Amino acid sequence: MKRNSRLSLALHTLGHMAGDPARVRTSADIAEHAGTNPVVVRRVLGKLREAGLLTSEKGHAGGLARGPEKITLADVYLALDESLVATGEQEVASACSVENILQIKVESVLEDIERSLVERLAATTIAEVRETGAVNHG
Amino acid sequence: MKRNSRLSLALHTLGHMAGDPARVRTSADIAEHAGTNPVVVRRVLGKLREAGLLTSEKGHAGGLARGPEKITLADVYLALDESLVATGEQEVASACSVENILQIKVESVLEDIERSLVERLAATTIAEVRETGAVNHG
DNA sequence: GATTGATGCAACAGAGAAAGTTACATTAGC
DNA sequence: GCTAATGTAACTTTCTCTGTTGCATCAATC
Repeated sequence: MKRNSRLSLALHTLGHMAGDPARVRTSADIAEHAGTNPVVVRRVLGKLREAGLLTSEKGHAGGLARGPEKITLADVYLALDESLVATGEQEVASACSVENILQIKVESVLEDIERSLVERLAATTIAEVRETGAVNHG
Repeated sequence: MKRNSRLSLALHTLGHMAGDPARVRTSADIAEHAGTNPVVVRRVLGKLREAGLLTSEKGHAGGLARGPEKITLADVYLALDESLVATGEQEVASACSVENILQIKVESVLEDIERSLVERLAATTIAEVRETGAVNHG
């Protein structure tokens, strides 16, 4: 697993759950399919559950809290506390006021981009991930 | 410096150059203002120069290859070889075909998002970064 | 109610990437 | 030629995230 593995893994996992809700999947099953560790899967699932997207129970595997067409990629993204564009830093590093203004403006622009990204993510649901036909293999 | 420092630092540097083209700025100057190392600045500048955005020369400091209103954030983003959303992995990890299709679809969706992000970045120029009035301080 | 199996969580080790640093050859300006 | 800045190549440090182990908790089954 490399960069952005959490988001990819989360979508992978949710796609599985959306495709076969009845089938009880353990974190070990998902981990094996995703080529990673059960604990890593549970960490991601923990974030999703914390955000109210999943209803996993301690004793056994849980499921989606709502239909896959009601869960957007933005929900997942925000649940994972991702911030791919904006840095989140607002600290003043320089004594030069011109420098500060420039720094603040750069941050401001990046935050705008971040918001646009979330809006774009909100336009796609888990259900669409499973149905998207843009498969360019071969 | 933390995450996304390259993009932030690049915009920071370009913003400086756009604001005062006549003033020769050394990488040491920029590094001091940005709170980082001259070599780190030169690494970022090297990428930008490689992409044709800058015309830095060995002996002394260079400048913007074109006007700041003609350089978009997408130019900078692509110059830095950033790929914030898409993972770039197309490898087949599982023997299960259903698994493969899901994996490919997830990647496909993430690449769509990545393209949307670049489009959004292309809508903003360096000149706008300096002029954006959305400064929400204090 | 005991057993089994999966979860949630914490702690630690390992890998990987990026920043930071040093060093040096190259080149423009004086 | 001298000075100063660049471009680049190592190397070290730092940090984040994955991978791993261990264990208490809780549900399902008998």
